[in-house]
Amino acid sequence: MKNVLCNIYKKSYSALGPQHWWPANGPFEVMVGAILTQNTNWSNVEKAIDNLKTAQALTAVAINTMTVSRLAGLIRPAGYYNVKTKRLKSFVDFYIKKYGGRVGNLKKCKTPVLREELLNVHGIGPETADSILLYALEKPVFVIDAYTKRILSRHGIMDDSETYDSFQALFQNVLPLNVELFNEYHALFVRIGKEFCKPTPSCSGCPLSE
DNA sequence: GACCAGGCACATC
DNA sequence: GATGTGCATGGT
Repeated sequence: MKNVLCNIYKKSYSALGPQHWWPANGPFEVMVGAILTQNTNWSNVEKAIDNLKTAQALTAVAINTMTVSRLAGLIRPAGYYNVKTKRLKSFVDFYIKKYGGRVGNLKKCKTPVLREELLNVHGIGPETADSILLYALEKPVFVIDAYTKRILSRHGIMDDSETYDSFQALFQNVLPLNVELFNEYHALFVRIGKEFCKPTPSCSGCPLSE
């Protein structure tokens, strides 16, 4: 299995090169983006983040103190804005109360402990928690998403119906626990999923089918 | 107009 | 524990 996963990475990387993820500036912006991008195209998330920036509201304190209706209005382009308003509020409440709103305090925490805490925040599930851990806090956890599942299942490596944790274990049990590797690997999965491994199978031009 | 997009919580069986 | 449903905008 190690060779299979290594070959997928090598083929993807040599064909597409580094993806320079996460496409956001600074850890807090990454964490907000991780929530806003749930089941949503990134270009819509960018509009919402731009709105927050323009309103000088891309800080934990600003989001924490802002009214619900104002926040919802700003993040509207990201879709599900009522749901996501609640989720952002829950996250910053946790972030401020438990960690003083400081990224450094989050980083000091042991990864498995912090992951459990994040999962207990309303609106943060496994993918969002792991995106925060890897892309904002630089912890070596492998992020699984719809693209990852689709690519692996279409290549007969793992059944689509398997759980998030079993997909994650596949990578973490076999690959070195390396932040740069996990960062790049997941970013390449997203790129391949978007461009080649679409819901309606075509596979034409995909570096993995060469 | 249909389909899709870096999910998650909640209800129901 | 498995399965279904609501949430919503914007690009193709």
